[in-house]
Amino acid sequence: MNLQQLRYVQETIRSGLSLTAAAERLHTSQPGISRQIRDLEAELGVQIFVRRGKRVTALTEPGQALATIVDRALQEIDNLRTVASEFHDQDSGALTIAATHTQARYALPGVVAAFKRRYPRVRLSLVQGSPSQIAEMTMTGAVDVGIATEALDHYPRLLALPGYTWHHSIIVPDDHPLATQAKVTLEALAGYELITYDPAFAGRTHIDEAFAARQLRPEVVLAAIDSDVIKTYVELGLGVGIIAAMAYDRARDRGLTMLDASHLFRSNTTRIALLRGRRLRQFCYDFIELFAPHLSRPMVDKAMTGSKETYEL
Amino acid sequence: MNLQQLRYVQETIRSGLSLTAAAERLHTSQPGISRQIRDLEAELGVQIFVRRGKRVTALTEPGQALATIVDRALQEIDNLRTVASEFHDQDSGALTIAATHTQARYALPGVVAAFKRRYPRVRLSLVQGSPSQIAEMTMTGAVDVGIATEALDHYPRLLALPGYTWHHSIIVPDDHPLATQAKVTLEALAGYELITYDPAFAGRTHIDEAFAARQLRPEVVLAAIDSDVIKTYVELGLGVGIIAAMAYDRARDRGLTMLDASHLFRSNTTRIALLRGRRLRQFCYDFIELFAPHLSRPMVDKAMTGSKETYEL
DNA sequence: CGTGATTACGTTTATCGTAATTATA
DNA sequence: TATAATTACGATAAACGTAATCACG
Repeated sequence: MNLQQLRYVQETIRSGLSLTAAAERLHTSQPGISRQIRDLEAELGVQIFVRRGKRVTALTEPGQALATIVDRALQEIDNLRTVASEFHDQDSGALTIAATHTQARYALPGVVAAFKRRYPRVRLSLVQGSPSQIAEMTMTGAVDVGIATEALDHYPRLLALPGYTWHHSIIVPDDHPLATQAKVTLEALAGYELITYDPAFAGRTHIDEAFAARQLRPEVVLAAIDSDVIKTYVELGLGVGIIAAMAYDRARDRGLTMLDASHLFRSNTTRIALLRGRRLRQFCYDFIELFAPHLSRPMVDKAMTGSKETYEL
Repeated sequence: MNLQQLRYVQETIRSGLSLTAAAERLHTSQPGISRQIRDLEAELGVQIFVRRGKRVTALTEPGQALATIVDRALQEIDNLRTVASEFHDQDSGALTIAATHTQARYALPGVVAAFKRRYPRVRLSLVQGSPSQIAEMTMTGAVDVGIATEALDHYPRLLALPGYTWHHSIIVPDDHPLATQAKVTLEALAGYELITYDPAFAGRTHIDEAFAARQLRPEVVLAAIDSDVIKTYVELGLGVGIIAAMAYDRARDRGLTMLDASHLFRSNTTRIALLRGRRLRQFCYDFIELFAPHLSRPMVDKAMTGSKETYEL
């Protein structure tokens, strides 16, 4: 048994049971993968994959049991490298964050700037995706930290820490009838055509819930992934916008008026997802703390080693 | 990085930082160990061992951090083998138990016999040792299960499950003055020369505590490791014996009278030690359940995955 | 027939053990 | 000076890639 064989098994599973795909992703030859996996199966005395003739079609029952252990073993190997580089050079390395558009555009710029000042030699990269893509990337270890408001707390293998809470706001053109209204009601809002987020993003679920609770069926004329698209079309008079409050900037968004909506929709919690059992570099803890000051290293470690339940404040 | 290198590091640490000793234990050459460890250090970019000239003298700080991860990684590798053999052949394999003399001689024979009937193809071996040796063997993975009354709950890396509780008894020659007494007191007992267990064994701590609580200082003329030695010398008239109740057998121990002492000394709990994170074969769970029927597989698994606190009934 | 896994085979690389060397207590 | 680790080196074996073969849809 060797580590290469375990990586081959892991990557074959991640590649949807295709040796060819695994070979490409690992920059090696397909016969090599085939050979090593068969050697491993021979050594362990069990079939890991179900083969129909020459096609790999499924994981066997032992294969499923072994797969989770393989993941854990390789995670510890990664941890060895992480800890070693922690000692080798405290302040250099790489940190990869996955976030939704809203977070990347409105919540993270300040954090990223502060982090760059503190750790100029850390290569920080930010990838954008849907909440489920972010969860996936965090689970495979492709990114160190995932940040999103939706979905992250649905994965038992992830630790989803609450980062901050925020409310929705309503935006309208300055000359819109709602702009002068003191307190907007759901009923009033439902009378307009709405522009807001795609159902998988940025607290859209809470918006739908609020309307549904009053048997209202407002017409959503545009479901966008990012707040900038919403603002653009609100400006064009296409409808009334509902966006995350932090996405509005009085100076930048001239011509648009923001109205409070915190009494209309449940508040949202943006979460920070970490892969359970994965060692983090010190600068990663610091990034998290910059983003959410209450999440100090001891707090994160405690949540990491604690039970599998979702962590709440 | 490869698994061999990790084993070399682990064994070098276990061998007291001696490459020579590690090489012998692993049946390989010393230069091989030296080379592989240096390769690993070069790859990780950190020194694992402190070298004074050509002597390995200590673990570096990163070395300490890495050592615990190495142990976990190798444990997962062992788990792969365990799970694989579980599927390969359900009812064959090996089970190694470490126990103290008292357990091996009086508590385990029935369990072992039942286990042999149930799993004739499992090679069952029993090694004897002191409680601390048993803990050590369980922690290194040399044995699957450790059984002892003392010490096992002092090691955070071990899970110490309560197996059964028992009391001490007093044994005297049939013609001894105590033999006809209804209820023995501590004070009466302290007047005699005593023969009992070595301080590290079989509930001796509770005996000492009971006397100390009443400011009594009985003279222990013989501290034995096993009950048979105690019985032998009690028979010879050397003193009054205090042994575990289950070590007395009316038929076998003719000439000796047993007196209840459950009111004198705190009861003892014999514990079953398991290495946290180590996968156990089904037959190992069955052995544990034969020994302590309340410890079913779900109970053991729950305690295993639960928090680090000592498990109590 | 095209795609994907296995088998065959030669090259390259890494690992291991013996022997020699060096440093320490 | 004896013990212990490192370096040097040759033999062995493992891993890899290319090419050919085989099975399935």
